[in-house]
Amino acid sequence: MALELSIAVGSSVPIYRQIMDQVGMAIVSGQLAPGDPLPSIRAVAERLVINPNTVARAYSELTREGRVLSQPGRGLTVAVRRQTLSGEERRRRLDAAAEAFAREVAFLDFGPDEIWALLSEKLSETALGAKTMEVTA
Amino acid sequence: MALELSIAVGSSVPIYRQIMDQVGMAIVSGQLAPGDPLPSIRAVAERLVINPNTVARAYSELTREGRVLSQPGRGLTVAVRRQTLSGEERRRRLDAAAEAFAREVAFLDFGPDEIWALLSEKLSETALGAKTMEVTA
DNA sequence: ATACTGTACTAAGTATATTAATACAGTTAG
DNA sequence: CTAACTGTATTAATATACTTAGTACAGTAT
Repeated sequence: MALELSIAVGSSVPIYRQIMDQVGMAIVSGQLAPGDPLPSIRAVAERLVINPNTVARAYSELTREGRVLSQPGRGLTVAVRRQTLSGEERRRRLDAAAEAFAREVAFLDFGPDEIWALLSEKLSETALGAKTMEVTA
Repeated sequence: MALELSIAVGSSVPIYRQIMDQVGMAIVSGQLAPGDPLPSIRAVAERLVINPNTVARAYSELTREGRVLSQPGRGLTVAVRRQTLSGEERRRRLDAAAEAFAREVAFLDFGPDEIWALLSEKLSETALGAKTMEVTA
């Protein structure tokens, strides 16, 4: 399936990061499987009417994170899953993500039921999800 | 209780935002109750060895968000809780937060059990938390 | 050969974050 | 009243990040 990329022009989040996020989501959701090719830098740049350098930056970061594999002259492909982060670093990131989420949610004043329901939904959209969960508050 | 602020010098997240986050967390966690005074702009600036303008910016944003109340000449206090966001905006923010969390977690490759456990812990640290939850995967 | 790939580099423009130095008006304790 | 505190506003300078632009080079495929 072709990867459909888009950018939010008014957003404060950088374009290169929007691309990173969308490609990353396509990977964890299973829409892109290991070995699948990414659209070329110039193709994306032309389609989104942005500078090729911006796309190159997004791809470069994804390569640095080990999520995609770059082969000069051939293109980029989705990397085979391999955890490169240390256990401590993984734990630290999870902790930060959870805290950021908890803070936002507390500010928005949502009830536990809504939170769990939405999170279950979002997590099930990822490749690791699909496990049914029952939550009682 | 006195509010203890600190800043991470090497971080890419702006200082004014770090202050916003810490004050916000102190509010949602109940450490700061409605009516409680915030440390003065100049006091914080001197303590953290940063420019008063940076603190003023953080306080200004918090005021704009309606989370604190500013009284020129008197200082700032924690605002009485009042939801100023539209239902649609709240939903949009919750959705964005959940998606960001799900994506990060999927990338980090944690199991559902660890995720729920940590999230429960983080949420229980907020004022709205403290509800016991049972999760079965 | 030709047309694709990714990569590298310099330059410029724009926006944001931070510091700096003042200045002003409201509040409070002496 | 005065002095010492509050928050707010303004202008300037500096540093960094993001994006665009243009060009060039080397590897790959048909």
